Amino acid sequence: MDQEQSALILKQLRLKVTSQRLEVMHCLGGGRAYLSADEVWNLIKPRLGSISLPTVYRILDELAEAGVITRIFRSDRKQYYFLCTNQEHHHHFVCESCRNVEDVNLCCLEGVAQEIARSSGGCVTSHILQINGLCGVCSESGQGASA
Amino acid sequence: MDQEQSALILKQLRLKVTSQRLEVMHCLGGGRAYLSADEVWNLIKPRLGSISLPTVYRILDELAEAGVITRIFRSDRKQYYFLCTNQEHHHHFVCESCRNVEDVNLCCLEGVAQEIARSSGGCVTSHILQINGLCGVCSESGQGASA
DNA sequence: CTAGGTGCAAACTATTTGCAGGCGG
DNA sequence: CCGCCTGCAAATAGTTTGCACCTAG
Repeated sequence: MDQEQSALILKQLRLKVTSQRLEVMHCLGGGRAYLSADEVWNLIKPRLGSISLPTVYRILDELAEAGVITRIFRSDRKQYYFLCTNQEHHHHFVCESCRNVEDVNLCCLEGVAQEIARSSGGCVTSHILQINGLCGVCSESGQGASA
Repeated sequence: MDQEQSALILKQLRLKVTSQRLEVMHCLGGGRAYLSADEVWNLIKPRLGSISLPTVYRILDELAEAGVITRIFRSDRKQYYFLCTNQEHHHHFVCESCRNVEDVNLCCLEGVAQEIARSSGGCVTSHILQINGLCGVCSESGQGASA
């Protein structure tokens, strides 16, 4: 994600375009990997001279709230984030070894929602679907999950 | 879940049958709702005279590790647990209002796993699927999410 | 110029750990 | 009676907040 694209997104959200926000977006947009707040912080520090950790948290929160970035769930108590520009409804295949994220365009949740409505009268408001495993490269090189 | 059933499970796991463990299992087995560690703690205290919070955490960890109970993900940073005796592969519909959990027997992840293997050569090791919404009772009474 | 953004330091909260004594098997 | 289990208290770690200064628009 380049600076102009990032700046545009920030303007649409009525947020000021600051170097800190641009760097956070650059960081997450750079690859497909997901990162924790302190990892983002460590990546940005050398590039920006300095940035405070609370600022990183605030920016990640804003962007996640706005739907620009996505939170990833892991069993440790930390929160991870990554940027996904695919606006279609889809899900993610997360590599446990190299942390890369691939889009998965299949989603069968419409059927599930209908089934829930039919059997109990409930309504579905959201769902979490995250698929974990090893990506092609990592499974070929025989890696176990390392992170 | 009654005491004998709980005791049996504990013995299978080679854990000593203590009143604390039985109470934690009783607590989670009582309904279909999920609970946080401190909620379990507060439920047990009056029944057992006293129990320490670290003990509750230790027991919940053991049971989750052993697969006896399931962790639930929420946007707050707390961990929630509930006991599910359904051993078939299935998922859960979690009511955001009353916290009840219903089993969902549909799962389309085999297709997704095949798609991933085909398109990128990756392999799927696990997945998280949790469906959030309002159950029949809560959606009729017009509640929003409250917890 | 001025409101929103940032940095700093300190608070907060969920969870974990070390250790001494207790109790199940 | 032995070793696992528990309680207590304190530590840990991720995240949040209050406040004063700064900077984008």
